[in-house]
Amino acid sequence: MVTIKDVAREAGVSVATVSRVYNDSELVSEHTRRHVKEVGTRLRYSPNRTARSLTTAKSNSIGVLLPDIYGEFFSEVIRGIDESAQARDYHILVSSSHAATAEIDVALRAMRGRVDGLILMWPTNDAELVLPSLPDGFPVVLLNSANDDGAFDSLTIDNYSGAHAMVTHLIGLGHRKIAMIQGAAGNHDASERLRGYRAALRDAGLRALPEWELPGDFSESSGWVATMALIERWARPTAIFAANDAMAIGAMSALGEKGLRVPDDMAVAGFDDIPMARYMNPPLSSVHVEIAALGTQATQMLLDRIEQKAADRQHRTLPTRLVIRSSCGGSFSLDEP
Amino acid sequence: MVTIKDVAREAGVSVATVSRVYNDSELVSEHTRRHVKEVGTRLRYSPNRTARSLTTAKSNSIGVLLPDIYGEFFSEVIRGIDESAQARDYHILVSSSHAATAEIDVALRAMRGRVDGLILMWPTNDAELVLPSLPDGFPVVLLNSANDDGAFDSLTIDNYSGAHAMVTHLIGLGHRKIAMIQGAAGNHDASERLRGYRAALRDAGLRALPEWELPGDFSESSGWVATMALIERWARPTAIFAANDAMAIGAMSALGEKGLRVPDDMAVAGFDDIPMARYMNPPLSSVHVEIAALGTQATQMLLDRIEQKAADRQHRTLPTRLVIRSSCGGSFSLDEP
DNA sequence: GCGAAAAATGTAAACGGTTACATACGCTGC
DNA sequence: GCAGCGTATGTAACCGTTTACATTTTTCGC
Repeated sequence: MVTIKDVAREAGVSVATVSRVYNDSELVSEHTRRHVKEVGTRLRYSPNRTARSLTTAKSNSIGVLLPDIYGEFFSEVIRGIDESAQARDYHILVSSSHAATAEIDVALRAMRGRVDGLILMWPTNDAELVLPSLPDGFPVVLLNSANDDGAFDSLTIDNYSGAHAMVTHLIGLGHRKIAMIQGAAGNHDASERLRGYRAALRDAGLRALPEWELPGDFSESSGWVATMALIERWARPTAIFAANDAMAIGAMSALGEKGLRVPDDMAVAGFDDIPMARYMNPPLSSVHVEIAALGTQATQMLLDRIEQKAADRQHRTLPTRLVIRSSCGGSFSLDEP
Repeated sequence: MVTIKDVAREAGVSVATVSRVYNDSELVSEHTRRHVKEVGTRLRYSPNRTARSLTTAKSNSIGVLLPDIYGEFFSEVIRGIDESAQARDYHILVSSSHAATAEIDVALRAMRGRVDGLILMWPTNDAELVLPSLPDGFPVVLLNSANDDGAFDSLTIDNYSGAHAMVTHLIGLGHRKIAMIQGAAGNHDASERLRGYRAALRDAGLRALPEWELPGDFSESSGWVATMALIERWARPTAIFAANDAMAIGAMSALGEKGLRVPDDMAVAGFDDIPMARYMNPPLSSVHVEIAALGTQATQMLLDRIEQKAADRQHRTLPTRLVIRSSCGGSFSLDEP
């Protein structure tokens, strides 16, 4: 491995000069700069980032801790993070923790001294439990997490309004019996979406029935299972609102297997609007979320804090937008936003 | 930031002893070990990984360079990588390069001294162009890449056989006019799958017609576009084989829009068998690939090489398996493997 | 109770950079 | 010709660890 010393010796200058050249300092003459660069490339020198990090106390990388890396949603989020991190010359250290509090602590320690900040997606409601193990004032952005005491910067989706709007849309189409397939238990997004669903029913003068709130966990299979259970019943709903698209797709699959047509026999709507939603058969109505923006904005917030550009705690909420396709019928209803 | 010196001072021992405690060296008495640990946790000490890396010349992390982070496929690969990296106490530094040779070089340099090895997914055919800029003998595993001279460890999917088997299956169902939607131009997987398609036709005594090899780029939309173009023609095929599932889904969507039924009016098959494939309507036949295994195996190979356990260059090929669902009709044909 | 071997601990030199401070080297102006 | 200054370069301390080697302490056989 060729080091700064090798370059210095070969170029006949001191290590300080070489360092200056590679840090674009103005304190070095044009002549020397060119010479050093030339020697550097000839020797295939590239500064060791680890050593640099040690003295500058900056790693130029950020940690990304996700509950699980799975499906289109996460891949879009990471994509957004990577994109804006790269633009500001940061790297991302990705780790998924399988949702165990002990595991996240291990991951956190392992990142110690290797990252300048952390994007933490911790959708269950016990985030505060683990975060105290961080050094005071360590830059953290909470993504899609419950953040009751507001101790960290945070970014969330406007789950409540999105769910409310979609259910209201279904009601506007004439549906009175609307079931919901819930997201994972204890998940913040899931509970907010459920809250929006209930509120929309109430606001329309309808009653939210516990037996129409089916358990799910955001996976296709849980949507399938919930739907199968639902259509066995004596009193079927006329519409299903799934807490995410994957479950909605699972639901449509189950309906198809049972010979029920969407949207004629049953309307279906999802949440997230993953890229694939519009290619479903029929195309899936969904609550659109700028998933990649979730990543880019979280990164912006984090880097702003790392670089001291941010003053106060920030709590941002990403708006949603209804995307009505044919899976819920009546695409030309007037009450969409 | 509390350092090893603080702990040493507070515990009344030397830094060497503290270091030994935190490295599980046997050279320290049980009594001292407990005492140091106790002081360490009280002070919330955690060794600085950067400093450690500098002396040991090991970062315990691997770089993952992907052409683009997009869709379920990549998310599964990363998931596999992360899983087995974590199991062996490594971290992953992820970076996507938007397929420009200049960019990959930047990314490579930025990882210099920060990673112990590299998993490189570089499906276009110019991998060799950029790799020379790596230090000699640097551990690299090429994933799904053309690797003509075998200069690196590599892992690929058995694209050729998979495509061959699927097309042969379609022929076995009676199809004689089978179109293919190709993957991205210059992509290694894409060209291998095309090769398998052509060979299967030839082996069955059919002719491969250039006008039935449609351009695509692995995206849903390109599948949609290709299919729309296809069904405008006077002579329609009876089956479409898409080079990946995303395009197959796009194709089914286009067929649905035009009122054509799958598989009755047109059989459709894909490649990759992403988790969502079985939830399509109708469920999508596909060539199953253990996508996560691609990640885990690549990681194993890389770590084995990093830790010197591997001797010779390895070139592995991951087998595929047909998964016949209803999108191509006749699910009980006898000629599946 | 002694000496040697074994075990535990300490000292200090790396690792590869950055950077405050010191120094050398022109210049300019008088 | 020299004080004074700005610019370019060098010297060496430092970042937080690890680890070879030196030193101290303990153990144990006799």
